[in-house]
Amino acid sequence: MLDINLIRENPEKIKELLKRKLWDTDFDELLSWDNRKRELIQSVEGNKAEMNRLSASVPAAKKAGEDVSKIFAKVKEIAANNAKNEEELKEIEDKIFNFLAALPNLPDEDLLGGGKENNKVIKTVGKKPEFSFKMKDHVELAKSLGLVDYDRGAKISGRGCWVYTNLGARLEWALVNFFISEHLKDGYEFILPPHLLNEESGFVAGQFPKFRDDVFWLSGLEPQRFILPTAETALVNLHRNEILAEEDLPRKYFAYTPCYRREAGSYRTEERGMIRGYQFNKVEMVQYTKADGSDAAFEELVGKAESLVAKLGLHYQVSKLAAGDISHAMARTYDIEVYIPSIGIYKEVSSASNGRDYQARRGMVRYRDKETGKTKYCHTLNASGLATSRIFPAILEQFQQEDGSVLVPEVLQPFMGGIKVLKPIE
RNA sequence: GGAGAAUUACCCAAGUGGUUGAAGGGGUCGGUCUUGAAAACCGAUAGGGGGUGCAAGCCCCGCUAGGGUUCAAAUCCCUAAUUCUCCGCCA
Repeated sequence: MLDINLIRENPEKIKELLKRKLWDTDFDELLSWDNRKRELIQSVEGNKAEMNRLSASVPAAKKAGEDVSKIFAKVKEIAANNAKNEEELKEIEDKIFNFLAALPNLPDEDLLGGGKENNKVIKTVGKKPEFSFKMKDHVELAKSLGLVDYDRGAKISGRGCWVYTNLGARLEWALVNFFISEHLKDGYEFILPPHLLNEESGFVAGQFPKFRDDVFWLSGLEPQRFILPTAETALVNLHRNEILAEEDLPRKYFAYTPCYRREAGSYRTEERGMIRGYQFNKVEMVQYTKADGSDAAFEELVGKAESLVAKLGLHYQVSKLAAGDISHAMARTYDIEVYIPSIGIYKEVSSASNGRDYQARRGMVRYRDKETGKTKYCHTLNASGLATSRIFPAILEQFQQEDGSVLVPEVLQPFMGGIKVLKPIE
C-alpha cells in the first residue's frame, strides 16, 4: 500500500515511477475523492460533536426538571441530516482504499524501467561446466539414479507433481537441512508456520487482490483459506497489527514450507521435470527492519542466498531485476540464478527483495521510535534461502560424471549419512 | 461436531444505560530519603487512527471485530473471531 501523502505531494513523480513498473495510472480521480473526503469529514464530525454535546446535557436538564424531548428531537434531526454524508464518506473511503490497495509498490529509483529484457547480470560465479561425454538432463539422471519417480507421482496425484524416492528424498532433505543449519548459524529464528492462511494474510503480503487466482483455495472451511504459495506470506504476517520495540529490530526469521502454486500460464517445453511444479520445497528468509536498516538487510539477504549456492559449488549468476520484472509488492529484487546445463539457461533459485514499507502499511506493522516515541512503519524483506526444485536438477546436471553417477556436494554429505556419490541403479 | 463461559489499557482487574473524560492494584518511568541499593512515601503512565490549526490546542473514532437499538452504549441486541471448560471424534 502506498502512502497517499506521496501521491498528494507529487502525483507526477509517482506516476512516472509506477510506469517503470509497467503500471499506467491516473491520480486525478483519486485526488478528487481525497478532497471530497476531507470536506465530508469536517461536516460529519462537526455534526457528531454537536450531537454529543446535546446528549451530554440531558442528565442535567432532567435534574432541573426541564423538558428534554426538545433535545431528543434536535439530536434526531441532526442525525438524519448527517446520514447521507456519512454514507457518502464511507463509500469514498472504500473507493480510496481499494484504489490504493491495487497499486503496486514503487520501484527503487536506480532501477531500469521495463520488463525482463532490462534485467542486468551483475555477478557471475564459477564457470559453465564442460562435459567430455554426452551429458544427461536431470530427468534422465533422476530416473537412472532412482531419485525421483515421475510416473508414480502422476499416478497418485497428476501432472506437475512427483515423488522423491530413496536417495532422492535424502538429497532433497539434506538440502533443506543444510539451509536450516546455515540460517541457524547466522542467528535467524526458525519458524514452522501453518500452511493454511486466511484472506487477510494474502492481502498484507500483497498477493491479493490482484493474484487471488494464483493460489489454491480450500473448500470446506469458512471463512475460506488458501494454501501458502511461499512461506513469505506467513512470515510477513507474523507481526501484523503489532507495534514492535525499536530494540527488537531487525527481526530475522526463516521457515521451511512446501510452496503451492497454480502457476497459471504457459509451461515452456524446456521446463521439464521439477523446474516448475504445483508443489516445491523452499526455505524462506524474512527480515523486519527499521526504515534506515533495510538497505543493509537487503545486502545481507542477497549475500546469504548467494553463499548457499556457492557452498554447494554450483555455477550461478546474480541478476538485478528491472522495475517491471519485480513482483507487485516489492521495490527491489535481485535474483540468484543457477545454471541448468541441459537447457543452457540460468534458473532462479532465490529471489531477494526489499518490500520497504509496502507490506507493513497493509498490515500495520510498526515500531516505536525510541527518540520521538512515535510509531513508524517497519520495512519487510524476503529472500529464498533456497528453493530446492532448481538446485536439485542443477546438482544432478552440473555434477554428473561420465559413468552416469553424480557427486554429492561436500556440504550435503553430513546430512546424507556420508554418501559421496549417487550411483545409477541396476 | 455439540454445550457453556470469557475477551476492558503494558499486566491483573472493577464496572449492567447518563460528569466513565474507565475505579483499584501490579509493573514501568521520574522524584524524596540513602554512601549506594532495598523499603517507604510522592508524582506520571491510553495506546492508536483521523480532521483542523504556525502552534498551544480543539474535535471525531477507539473497552476483541463488524453491524444494530437509543437523545445517550464498555454496559442492551445480532453476527463473527479468539481463548478456556466439558462432551463427542480423532493423529
